[in-house]
Amino acid sequence: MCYICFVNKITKTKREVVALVPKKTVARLILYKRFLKQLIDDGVKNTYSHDIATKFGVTATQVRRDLMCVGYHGASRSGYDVKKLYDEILRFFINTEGKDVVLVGVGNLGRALLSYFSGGKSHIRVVAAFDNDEHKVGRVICGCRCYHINELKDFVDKNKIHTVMLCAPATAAQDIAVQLIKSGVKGILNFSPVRLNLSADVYIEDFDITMNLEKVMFFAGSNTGFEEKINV
Amino acid sequence: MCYICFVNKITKTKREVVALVPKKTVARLILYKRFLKQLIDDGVKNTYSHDIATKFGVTATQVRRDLMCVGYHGASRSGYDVKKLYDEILRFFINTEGKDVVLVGVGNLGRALLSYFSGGKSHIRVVAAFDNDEHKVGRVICGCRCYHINELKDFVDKNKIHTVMLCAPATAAQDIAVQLIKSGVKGILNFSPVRLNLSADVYIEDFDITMNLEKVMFFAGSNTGFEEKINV
DNA sequence: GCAGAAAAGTTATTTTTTTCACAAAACAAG
DNA sequence: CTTGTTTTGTGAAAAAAATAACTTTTCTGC
Repeated sequence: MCYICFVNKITKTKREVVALVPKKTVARLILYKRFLKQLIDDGVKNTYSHDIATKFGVTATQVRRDLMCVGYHGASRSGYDVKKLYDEILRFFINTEGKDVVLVGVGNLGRALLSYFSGGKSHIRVVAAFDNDEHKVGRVICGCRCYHINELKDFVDKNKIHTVMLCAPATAAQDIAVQLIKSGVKGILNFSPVRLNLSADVYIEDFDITMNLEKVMFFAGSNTGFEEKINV
Repeated sequence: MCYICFVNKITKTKREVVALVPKKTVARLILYKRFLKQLIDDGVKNTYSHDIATKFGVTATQVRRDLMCVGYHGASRSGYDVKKLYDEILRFFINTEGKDVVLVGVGNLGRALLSYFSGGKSHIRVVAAFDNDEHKVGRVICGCRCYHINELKDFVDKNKIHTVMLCAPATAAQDIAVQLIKSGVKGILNFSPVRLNLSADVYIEDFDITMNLEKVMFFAGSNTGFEEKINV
């Protein structure tokens, strides 16, 4: 039972329910899920909102707020049953779990990502890589076969792929992204430092290393040498 | 002249001014800066808030609000002088520009990042890498020399490094982060999938690949097959 | 059984961020 | 010179997100 639907006494599409969940809540729920998985592996049976909160540097209220969105109800005083809460979060992420992704652009960064996901540490599988360089096509890199980008549409159709990690160079990213969308891709994790201009029904998450590094540099700098008085 | 100080008729420390600028504005300003640099290279003299807005998928008002924080004033009707605006944004990021960073953890991801920054495409220089693996110490990887992590403190002191890209494995990340802080580091771009528990005066940006990929998978999934009615 | 404590769930409030709406400026055309 | 258009700058409103405050439940110890 989802509190949002409950209080509004409504039947909604999943899409509508998802739209009511704050984006940042989704991000935190993914982290909570990871933590709960670890607790299960460690044999921990119960946990509390303030446990989770401490782990991620947020408030306990925030955690409870977030958990309201997935529908599992803990018990007063004894907190959350780790296994049940985990299962309920999985249910919330039902469209995510077990799904595969592909990588496009097998440069240095692409290869590092293939390696990162090949270790079996993550539950996400990168099932294919695509590039337009004939030298890479046909090779198996970190356990992942590399195909020509022209084969993408077939592969996406056949394997019901929704999500792509895009590691193409900046100059090619937009064109490739258009091709991805034509192939039926619905979500892109964009590692290239350009904004992709695409139709609104595709979800794009920009993962801009340089921008984020500069952001850290800015705030790191503001921790030092920013004490002088100014009247800008 | 910064409008925040102006309207409040106050003299503040730079730190206080920075605190008044929304974090998201800082992120966008970095993107605007990049765009303006490109405009300069392309020989474009003037630009407008809606140009920048279209480029990044935000509203023109948002852009103007963001630019208020850096203090440069455009001209009604003729927009912004690209060069002057760029310079003013640089001035805002004065503590960031020209500063160097180091990388800690020379695994696959670390190497890919060294390669990424070695091409000279970015204006940020990664001037050293650190690892505790004796096999890596002393080697030069993508033009970047690798030192033992014990040499970090000296290097940071000598070269006035504030910012680190941390690519250590999850199990080691927290311990290494503590060591970084002891060495005087003020900002960490954290690629490892664990939250670092550190004192509040250090800026940490989590760059969690798996989490972000899952987020994309979730929203990509919500674009398909989420039309069924539910009453959760 | 009862008082007190600890925890979840939820409403209300506050804070932060974004958008709206419009004044002022500047240019263009007649 | 005047009128209309375009664009910036910004106060006010709205929306989104986070936090605080309060209620209820459940357990513990007496």
